[in-house]
Amino acid sequence: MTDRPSTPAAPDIFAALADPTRRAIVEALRAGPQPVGVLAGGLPVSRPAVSQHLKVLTDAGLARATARGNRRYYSLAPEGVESLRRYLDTLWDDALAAFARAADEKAEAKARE
Amino acid sequence: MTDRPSTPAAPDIFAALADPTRRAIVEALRAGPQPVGVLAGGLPVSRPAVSQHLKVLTDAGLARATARGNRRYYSLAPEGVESLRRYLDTLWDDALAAFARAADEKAEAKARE
DNA sequence: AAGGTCGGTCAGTCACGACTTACCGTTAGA
DNA sequence: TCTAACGGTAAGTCGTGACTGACCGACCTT
Repeated sequence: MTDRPSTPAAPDIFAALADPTRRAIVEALRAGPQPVGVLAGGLPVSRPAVSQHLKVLTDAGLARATARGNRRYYSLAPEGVESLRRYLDTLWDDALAAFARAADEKAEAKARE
Repeated sequence: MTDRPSTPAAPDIFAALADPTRRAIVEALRAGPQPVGVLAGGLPVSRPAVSQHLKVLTDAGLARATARGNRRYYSLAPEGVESLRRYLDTLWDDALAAFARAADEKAEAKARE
């Protein structure tokens, strides 16, 4: 089990999505799988740059490529998005708990005066 | 003027969480509100660095500060985490849809041969 | 085969951001 | 009031990563 090649982990995904160009690529991929040339055509950067970004996204587990003939179609990888969502869920719970605790202490302090 | 304190937008949040030190700060804040000095004490960087990181997190809508006496207690801002989660939800939906569409096309192509 | 397209990689440049030390205003105790 | 602690800002250094053009192999044409 869990024979993941590299175990992307949420932190790497944040770094992957930090770059505006990479987010633009992700946005473009939301429409469906696309080859590198088409992606580069819709972006203000060169094709090699897109290729490098796609490598980062793939390593982070956010994208995957399927070769068909001459081209490689890249698509979003739901697993990557999901692992990020899981991380945010726990963060969310802790944030709410800390928030409630702070509110309680404030109410207590106010009641004391 | 339209100073927009409540328009962090998900993109900025990704950039904010891309830095390891900033993620460590967020992790520390999960335990509850803490002053700058305490945060810096638990990190391998100087206090000014922490101060700068806290500014980035605050601008991104992920943290907020409440001054009490001499110190400023920083805490996680649930709204920031929530806006990020909303963004991921739509991304998730699109990823699944594109995935299903790709699977359909593949099945069709296989059926054609 | 031969020419054309697609796309990954290499080498090099350049800007940005993550640090540091030094400094300053503010608040709490003596 | 004077002094010490807290913490935000300024100025400067340095490493990292985003980009480009050049090169190369792989595959689909005719």
